Amino acid sequence: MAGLREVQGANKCRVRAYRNAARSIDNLGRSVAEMAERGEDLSAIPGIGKELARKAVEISATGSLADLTRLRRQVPRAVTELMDLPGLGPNKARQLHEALGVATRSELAEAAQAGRIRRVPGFGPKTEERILAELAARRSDKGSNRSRFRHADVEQVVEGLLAHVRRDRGVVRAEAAGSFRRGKETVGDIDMVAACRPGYSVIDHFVSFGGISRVVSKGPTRATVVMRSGLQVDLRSVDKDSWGAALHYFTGSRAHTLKIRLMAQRAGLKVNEYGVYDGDRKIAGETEEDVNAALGLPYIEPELREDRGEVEAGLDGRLPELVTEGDIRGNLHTHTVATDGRMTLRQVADGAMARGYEYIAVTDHTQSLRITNGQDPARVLAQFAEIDRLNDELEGRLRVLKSAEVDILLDGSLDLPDGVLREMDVVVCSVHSHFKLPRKHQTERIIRAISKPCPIILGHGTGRKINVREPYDVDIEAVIDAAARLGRVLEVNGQPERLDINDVYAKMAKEAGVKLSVSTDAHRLSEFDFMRHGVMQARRGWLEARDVINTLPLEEMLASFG
DNA sequence: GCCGTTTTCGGCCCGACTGTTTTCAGTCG
Repeated sequence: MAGLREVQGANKCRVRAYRNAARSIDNLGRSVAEMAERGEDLSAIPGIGKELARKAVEISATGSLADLTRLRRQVPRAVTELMDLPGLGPNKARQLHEALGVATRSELAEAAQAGRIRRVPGFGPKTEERILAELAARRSDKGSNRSRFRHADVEQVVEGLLAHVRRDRGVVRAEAAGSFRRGKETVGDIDMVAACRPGYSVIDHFVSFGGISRVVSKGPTRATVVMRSGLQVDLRSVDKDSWGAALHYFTGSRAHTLKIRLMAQRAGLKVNEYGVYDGDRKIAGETEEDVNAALGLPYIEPELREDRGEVEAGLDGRLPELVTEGDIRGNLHTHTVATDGRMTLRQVADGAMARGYEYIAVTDHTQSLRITNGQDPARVLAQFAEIDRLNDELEGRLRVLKSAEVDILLDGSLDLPDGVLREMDVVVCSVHSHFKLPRKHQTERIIRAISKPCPIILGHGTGRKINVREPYDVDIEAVIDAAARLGRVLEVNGQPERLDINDVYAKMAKEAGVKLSVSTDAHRLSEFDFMRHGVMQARRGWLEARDVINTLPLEEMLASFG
């Protein structure tokens, strides 16, 4: 709607309202269709008012939008296709369409090859070349949906880039900002900020980095490059007395920044990436704490900056004290060589002790999950005997907990007999099959499973794998309600491709009074490091140490089930 | 079309870079 209205020359603020609303819904982490179905008031979503709430309900109910259909008839398809090309916005797309009469992308390509674009007023040879290059790239790129990158997959690149930037002697500090710094599970690009000695710019040094395949734009204070992997990286270089303001601005999220700027504006102040200004006088900018303080706000952790209530909480002094990796006393989801893990029991224990944990749960798969060599009751009990011997050897330095990742069967029963379940300290139970069940059935199945009177942790509650597999169709909010009622625990799984349940559901669970565990689902020793990713997701879900059972000493942890 | 610590009207973040122009519009983040 925004694009089409823009082409038609609609009021810019109205266009922006659509964009803001779309972004807000994108960042919501919940299904608006579901909310509509539950009869929730959609205008409670930031950026959604009465009219857009009505439109959202219409889309949810009918699968289409009458206004959109009408607009599409009014605006030639070619114009919107042209707008998808980087560098072409609504105005240029419209000009091209009107001047050359091109109706499709291939006609545009023909026009470009014939040199007709450069003769359109306002266009030139460079624009023509760029259009050709972009069209060619689209053709060769076909089928590869340019998905976002998983956070863990770009960490090394970010470290390399930062090390390169910091090597420049004019650089005082440099950090990644953007969604990477906010700990989002995926990132679309990498934003970085460098603080330099006064008057110095690191941009030339930055673009000399080895892994760069293309410099998209480059000025004295910022550059955009594309790495060979296709990852785009933006660097912003500022004087060190603007470090805080620049880091704040480029960390975003855009919705968070926008909210703060509007707030400042109402207070008669101006915020930009150089600082906070009272008229011409700069009143803050060197640190993020200064910037926020100038606006009457405490420091807000990057993971919270999504305009999900953190600004209001900051104003009211209600910001959560987020859980840290240092708070974690144990890991409640690991696998050994008994099933599909690569660690022996002893190695699991050693890994846990190396990380200073007080306890660790061994949660191998159960019999129904054949592909992992899942354990039948006899093997489970044999493993428990082995755990008893190991605990004796460890003499209290670590407690290895008896557990399993018990399969939730099709009907919601658990994959081990009650007698075996009773031997366990905690029971992780998870869905590994029948992903395609109808929503109602899937939801009832999971709720039945966690209703079993055991100390149950629901493992990876939605089954999604980022960029690989969609979540199964489950009413996770109903599961959260059930967990709250039953005193069951939901897991935040730290596997970088799972991170399941996600930040939004974790926050929802917390607000419903549900406790969570943050665990690694480690199959090998190095995967103990996944705790970092799990904690990051938990922090994005506003979780504090007291919300996470594995920050508790052993006995208290065991007592935290309903 | 949204929104409110100047609240139901009258505003709407702010700056960098590019390509084209010869002082700036368009695009992007």
